[in-house]
Amino acid sequence: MFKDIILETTLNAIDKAVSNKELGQMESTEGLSFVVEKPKNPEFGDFAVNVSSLARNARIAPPMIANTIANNIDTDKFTTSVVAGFINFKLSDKLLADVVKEILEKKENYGKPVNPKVEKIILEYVSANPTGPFHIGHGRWAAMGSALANLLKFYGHEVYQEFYINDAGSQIQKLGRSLNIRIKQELGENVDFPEDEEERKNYYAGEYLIPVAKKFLEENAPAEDIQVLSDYAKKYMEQVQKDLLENFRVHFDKFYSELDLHNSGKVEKCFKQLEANGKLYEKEGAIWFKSSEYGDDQDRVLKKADGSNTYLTADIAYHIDKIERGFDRLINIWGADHHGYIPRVKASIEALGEDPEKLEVLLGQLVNLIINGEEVRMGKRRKMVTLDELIEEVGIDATRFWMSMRSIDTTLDFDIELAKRSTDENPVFYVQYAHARACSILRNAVSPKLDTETGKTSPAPMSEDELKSALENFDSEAMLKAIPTAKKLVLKLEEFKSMIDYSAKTRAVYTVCRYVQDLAGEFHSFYNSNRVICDDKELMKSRICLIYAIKTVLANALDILGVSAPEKM
RNA sequence: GCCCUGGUAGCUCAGCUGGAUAGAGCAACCGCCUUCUAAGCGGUAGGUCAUGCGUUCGAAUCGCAUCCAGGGUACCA
Repeated sequence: MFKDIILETTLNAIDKAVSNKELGQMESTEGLSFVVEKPKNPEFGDFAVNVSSLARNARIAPPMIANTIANNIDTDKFTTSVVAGFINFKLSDKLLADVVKEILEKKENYGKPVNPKVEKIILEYVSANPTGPFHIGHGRWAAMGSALANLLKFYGHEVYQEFYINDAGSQIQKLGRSLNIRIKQELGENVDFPEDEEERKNYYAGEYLIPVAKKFLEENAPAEDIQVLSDYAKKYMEQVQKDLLENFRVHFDKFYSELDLHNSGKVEKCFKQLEANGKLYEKEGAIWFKSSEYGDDQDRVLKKADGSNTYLTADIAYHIDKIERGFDRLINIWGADHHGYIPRVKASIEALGEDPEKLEVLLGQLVNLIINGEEVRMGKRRKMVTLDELIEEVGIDATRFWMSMRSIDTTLDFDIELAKRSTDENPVFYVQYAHARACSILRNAVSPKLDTETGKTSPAPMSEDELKSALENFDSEAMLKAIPTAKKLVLKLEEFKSMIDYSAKTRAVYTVCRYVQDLAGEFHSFYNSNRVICDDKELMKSRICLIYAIKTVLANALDILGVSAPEKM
């Protein structure tokens, strides 16, 4: 990466200056760190390093320090200049031309770090109850989670994607009772969900169980056994969820059933282990876990007074199981409403002798839907908008992009009208259009052109073979001619590498969205002031290489986001 | 009360490991299609970075306090 090269060069120069005793009282370069930034004013250069922080140790004024260091830089990769405490770096055209070359060589692998520090990661997200259709909030985790998985894999990590099915709690009985009512209604009985608000909470009154009831009656004789109905509805909803995820380009390696976890004896085993470690006690008929010993606000119940387990009990076993399966990093995406849960899960991991640092929880703020400019809060009495309705309305690409484009720390406003629009107000189309436009140029370069006025066809600007040869036998010398008007664009193409590095390390999918918009912008701008298909054949070939590089990087980035890169629009 | 997020342009948001004149998109206004996709480009205008105090040569960025918004604070999942 350019940033690394510059950093290394700077540190070497400082080393040299220190050993030459040119930096006053500075005696060592140990522990020094600098940030490579972009100068505010592009006239200054392409990158800059501020060395003012050395002033204190060296006891020399920042401009002097910068000059001394700059004088110790000896390379033809870039030219340097000094303004105040800043060393500005201007990259050579050769270095920039090499970026295009690298992209053409590495193609879909361009941007992968050379020696990444690889981890075996299990990424858990969505993990909804199988009691109903996904709502739009699940959509955010699905889009972000799958994009994060793609990103981490692209970086080089080994990523295992998992969906934890909460199929063991009391909510399953609730589902069965609700289906029972829907079935009776189908049979013409005059029954309905309780009017009383408190009692109604024991049911899922949503209409989505009506088709389930119909299907049940098609396949079975009428039944009232709640256990049978629960199982049926659960399986049905699980399938509905799985189908939707697949359609939404979200692929889990495993759907992990909580019920299986219980049946395997792992829950009981963890419980016993905690007991043996002296971390449990009885109070008011329930069994409590001393999570407050590990920083939690208070202790937590694991076994209720009625003898049943709480949700936490199974969750502890689940996380221990992840560690026992050999993953060295557990990443969970949880909604912000679960934040209080983190200390107790970490406490349990520690109490069982494992490293709680392995668990990394990404807390996501919730989603607000904007319909006709009005905020529609989810849940409560309002009509719940489901994820499949949203996808139906705005499409998979737009939904995925919009769900991923904001920092996970900020509440997402999903404006349906905007996301549906195919104009410049919509960033998805802006980016996809750039890709389609690049493809179009590559097509035109090898297509004969029909003049609509004269009716004559002129030969293609270049033959298929010439195109192939231009891409395969990269001409660095010729590229130097194309660089001056494409500088910003090439810098942006190079930035893909540092973007990947940063995004993967900070788990920030939204930076990929931002990057791809920036790159599209640079390309559109380039397109408007430079003709690719032109009379100067050498220049045309170089620009074709450039266009191919842009198309490649756009596609790589969109692929990570799980958004399609159309050849035509 | 306590815990977690956030508060930056009219709107939606970047920037937050402290550094040059605080950025982008949209909306507004003015321009650009006889040439590779105008779903595009160029330009103008728009700011007390919630507020106060502190740390620092230097604060949108770090610390403390206050205010505002959302979420959490179950022997529910």
